[in-house]
Amino acid sequence: MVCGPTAVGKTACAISIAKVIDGEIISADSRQFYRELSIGTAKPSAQELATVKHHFINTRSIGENYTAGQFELEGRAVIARIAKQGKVPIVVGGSGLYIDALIKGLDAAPSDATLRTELNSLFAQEGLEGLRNRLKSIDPVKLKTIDLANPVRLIRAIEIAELSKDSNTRLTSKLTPPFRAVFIGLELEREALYARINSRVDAMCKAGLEDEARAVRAFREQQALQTVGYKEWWPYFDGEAGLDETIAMIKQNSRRYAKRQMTWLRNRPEIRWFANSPPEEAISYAMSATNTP
RNA sequence: GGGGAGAUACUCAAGCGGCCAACGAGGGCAGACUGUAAAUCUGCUGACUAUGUCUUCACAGGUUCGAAUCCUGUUCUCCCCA
Repeated sequence: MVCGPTAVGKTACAISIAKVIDGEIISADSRQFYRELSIGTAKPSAQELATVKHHFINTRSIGENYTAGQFELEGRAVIARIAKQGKVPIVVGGSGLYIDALIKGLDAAPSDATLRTELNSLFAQEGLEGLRNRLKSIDPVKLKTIDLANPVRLIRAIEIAELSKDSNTRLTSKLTPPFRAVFIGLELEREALYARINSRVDAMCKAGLEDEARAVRAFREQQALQTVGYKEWWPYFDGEAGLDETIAMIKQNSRRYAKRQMTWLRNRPEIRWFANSPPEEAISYAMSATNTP
């Protein structure tokens, strides 16, 4: 398992590891699933994809919604298959929830698109208050533990409560993983990481990010396009922002994203951290630790 | 050369005699996060030997019990007329 903030060099590191220990890569990246998003999500290049077998890249279209729960199930199936072949599954990604879902497992909790649409409009009409009242009426206990200012959390809590009425508020326990994971974290000094992010955004623009974004602009309301590197273009396409401003915004949001990723990963005792520069250390750690995948 | 407007914390920007270390926004930092997660949400943001103390609102004086707020001078910026 290789994790770390955007632009630290996870892709390259994972590929070097995969080559040495004969592995296949499982991408745990909530945006690289989408075929239409390549430049802006810093997907591995065609050559990289050809070098080592990758899973969960380009497996979805932006019109589809994909969830961490689906990823957990499908990902575990793939892990099992790779292991059966005697190879080492290497999970690489920056989406904390997806990594946790895959490796630690999520509780089996229901969700329902229709209900969610309904709750979204409830929020639009009655705001947080409306959501709180609804949750209060069905699961007052949960109300006490949840972030009452966060509409997303409230909606999900209501969803779970209403859909699992019969089973009370107790959820079925999580699927314990049938494997042991070795966590490799890549880190870089803040200043250096930010510099990398900035120059990578410039490179993306040079590679045609604007056109890629333009091609999917019709889907801007989709969840898949609530994505750094794309959503910043909309005002520009609408004539409400300049190009420089747009690019600066992408850099800024990328840095913030990296910060949130670091917050998620920080203080996780299972992660062994490495400076990204020479991957040798990480590789040998991976080798020594990978007896049972 | 003459007339006018203004200088506030990293940035923008309120304040116009005590309730001001100073509204708000941006930026930054820290954090939360079990199916929207590159999303969503929260806190902090002058300094410190921190339930208090100290140094700030261009600079220097002055008025006042008390000044970012009033007066005088200086420097700088912007606008208008020559």
